[in-house]
Amino acid sequence: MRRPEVLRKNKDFSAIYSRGKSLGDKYVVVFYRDNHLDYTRTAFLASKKVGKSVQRNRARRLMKESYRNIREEIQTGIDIVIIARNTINDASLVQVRKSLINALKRAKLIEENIKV
RNA sequence: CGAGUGCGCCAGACAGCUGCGUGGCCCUUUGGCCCCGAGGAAAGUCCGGGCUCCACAGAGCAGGAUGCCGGAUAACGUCCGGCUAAGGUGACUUAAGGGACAGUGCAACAGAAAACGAACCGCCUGCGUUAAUGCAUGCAUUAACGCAUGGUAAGGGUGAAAAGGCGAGGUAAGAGCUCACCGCGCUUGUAGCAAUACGAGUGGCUGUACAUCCCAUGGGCUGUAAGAUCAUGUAUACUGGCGGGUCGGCGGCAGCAAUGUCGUUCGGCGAAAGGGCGGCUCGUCCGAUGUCAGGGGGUAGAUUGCUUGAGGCCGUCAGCAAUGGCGGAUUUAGAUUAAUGGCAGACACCUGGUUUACCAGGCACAGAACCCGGCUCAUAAUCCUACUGCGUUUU
RNA sequence: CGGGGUGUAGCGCAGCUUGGUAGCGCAGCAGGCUGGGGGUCUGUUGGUCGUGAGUUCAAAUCUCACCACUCCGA
Repeated sequence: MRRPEVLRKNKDFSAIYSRGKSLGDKYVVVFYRDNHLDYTRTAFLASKKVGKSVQRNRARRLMKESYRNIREEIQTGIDIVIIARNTINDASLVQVRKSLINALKRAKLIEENIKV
């Protein structure tokens, strides 16, 4: 994942939160919005509700890995913010990836018949 | 062997596929290859220091910190050694452990009384009245009651604590009133660098200093979003508080003049308003297209700081030790919406099943953000070493 | 990185300065007034004072450490 593909400006985040759409699944919550660029930008967040920094780091890494597995299938030109829920603590990569795919399907950002 | 006490170590190792971050090389269009990539606590942010900006003639006050003694250290509230007190059979452990002869405050309830040394009951003395008894008929003894600017702290339910404790002498009854012993303070001799210990003398002593306070010691403040450099970018709009002194020069006006008054691209003095000195004051400095506060507008990118440092390791010497000297070899995280991951495998280790080879499960606490020295708290399992006036067994 | 504040009954808060008794309102429960409800009046139940140590005769209160929540500044 190259640098421009990471969301960093506070302005971008507040735009996504206030004017974007959102939906949640068992382990993750997804905020998304068209960015009118030819690439997709992402951010992975885990709040203090998830746990201490070890738990938060693991949650972020699982979400990143899940995203990396399926990024080829996702539409381009979208800003996506993926947030961990506190249920993620005992989850494995397979479970998190399934939850993320489920959420993105409902957001109509990926194909219905994706193969994992 | 068990039980326990102290001082420590470690925080599994192997290889595969696939990702991420810094750096290097190749190619420069995507990319490819190589090196390195969390901890003993990285945590809490409780202390100390480096570094850093701001401030600083100097002095005083307030507030906060520390608090037996000696040493170690860059420094510390840390560490080492010692002393004292308390606990433990013991190895050992624990302690903010100066001052209550500077002052103030507090000591609920109960109790007579809780601190300028007190007097409810009791005990004792004196005086008076009454009664009984004795007789030498107005005295003695005993008892009761009353009185005393009477004495007393032996005894009294209380209470955490009762005027230092306990015993003896003493006395009308009593009392550190006197004495022995013990505790405490002070003075002094000896030992020790000292805390302190032991001895002698002396005082006649409630507790609380983790209440205020006193004494001693050191102490400006800011924190890497500090700070530096280069880019980028705009408007001090608007509102409010306070203020524009004085002398001279020049000019205008009034006047016969002295002078008064108004003005100033002028000069000197001065320091009012307001502000700085980052707790405050004295004091000191800035201060006239003034100053302060509110508030508005506009960038928020890159580089640097940024990792070699009071570093850790081995040997040796000094020291009881903390630690220090000397010599040797050794040093590889530097992100910034923030890397250090994911998946499967096999081996150790532990637990259970079962039995000698497998199966199932587990493998802690926890994630760098300027860097060091500590402290505190969280940590599965294993191991090293020294010790115990402990238990069991064997000799 | 730095600096505060809060934690007390089911809920919202006093009490902490100056240490000895934990209290107020709402809610709950019981009863009265009413034919009943509502409303009101009376009575009453309920608290490891966030956790653990220390100082003290005695700690919600003082001191230290830890935990949780929350706010502010750069």
